[in-house]
Amino acid sequence: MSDDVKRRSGRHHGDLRRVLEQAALELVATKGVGGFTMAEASRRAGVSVAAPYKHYADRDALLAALATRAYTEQREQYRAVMAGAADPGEQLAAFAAAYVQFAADHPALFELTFAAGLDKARFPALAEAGQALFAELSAPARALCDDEYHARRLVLAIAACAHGHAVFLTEGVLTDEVNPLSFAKREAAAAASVLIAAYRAALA
Amino acid sequence: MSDDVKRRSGRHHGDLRRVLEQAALELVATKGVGGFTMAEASRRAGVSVAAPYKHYADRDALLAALATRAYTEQREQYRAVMAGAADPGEQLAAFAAAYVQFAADHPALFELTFAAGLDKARFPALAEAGQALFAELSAPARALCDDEYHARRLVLAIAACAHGHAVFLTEGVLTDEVNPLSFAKREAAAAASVLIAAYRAALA
DNA sequence: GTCTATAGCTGGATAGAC
DNA sequence: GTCTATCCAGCTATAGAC
Repeated sequence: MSDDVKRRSGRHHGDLRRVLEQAALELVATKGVGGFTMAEASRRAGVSVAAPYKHYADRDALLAALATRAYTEQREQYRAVMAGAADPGEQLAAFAAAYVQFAADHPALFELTFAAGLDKARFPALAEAGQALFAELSAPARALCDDEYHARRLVLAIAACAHGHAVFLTEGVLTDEVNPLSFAKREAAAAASVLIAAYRAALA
Repeated sequence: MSDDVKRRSGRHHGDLRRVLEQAALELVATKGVGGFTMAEASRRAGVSVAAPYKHYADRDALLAALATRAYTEQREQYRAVMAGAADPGEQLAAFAAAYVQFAADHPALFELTFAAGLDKARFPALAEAGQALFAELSAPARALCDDEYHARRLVLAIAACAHGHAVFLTEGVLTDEVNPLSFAKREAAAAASVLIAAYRAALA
């Protein structure tokens, strides 16, 4: 055996986090958060069941790391799509569509953000990432509403509609549609536009 | 020991289903669907772990029975509140508020309807109850839209918004509000009204 | 219809070797 | 940093007594 093939034990030096989180995501995507186990994720990553505990204190710590990533990746996505929109109203409509798209592209990350039952007090980074995401959306909303309170209401309304459509999409409620994804995106964006127009009219 | 106290074994003759389902609901309400186990539900119901299997084939069968009840109870609720509304538009707005109220009143039943991961092909009664619920909402929507397709779109849009607000409420996103429940109900109903007006304008 | 008892399995987490 | 081995806990479902 040539020495370019080192010993079989001691794999994944340094990148076990990455490999393990990828395996965990695929596991959550197929079996849901409830179906996720450290043991199964370890098997899929090709390491022993003990290895992950050198990188994560426990099961929840691994899930929290993934959920935090879910928030930061969404933030980047929404920042990008909003940068390409002409005005604050179109930015929020683009966000709504992108929210649905994210749920379709990354069902595991999407589920982790609201169904993992994680204790935000225990994982401050998770809470911070969530707040940073919300703050990203507040900028265009404030441009439309002036005062803070109505901006918050508008963001919540648009996000609620987008979330509902995303859940309907991932739960199979829309399977009757010819293209469930594009239907959900279109409806979420349309709802956002309608809500924005109504809020502007109410404030005028 | 007087004979009005019969032997301790053999309790719950005939009503174990009811007692067990109540215990299961409280368990789901506190620990979520993933935290539900037959063993814990049995303990809370005061019976052995074997007793439930005389009434339910397995764990999923019990959850499916609860989820089916969740659909039928929601159907009754919405039918009742819609009966008190003046026109189809107000009926759907009342539904949106009632949807949020149901999530607040029965968090376990609410969670079961979309997070239990039940196989609808295995539990036909569950699928039927869900369709009956949707049909209940289609009546007012058809009165507003004439054609079937737009009625379906409208119901989905209103339900999506209501669902989003309900999830935000139950997940603690609205804890900053003075009264999260009334806020969510008001916003869900307002979104419904706005969506209805927009659909009517688009069809005119 | 419920019990006791149990088989069989799976998972979380740790100890100690390398 | 990863492994092997292990402990302990908990759950699902069944068998057979009453």
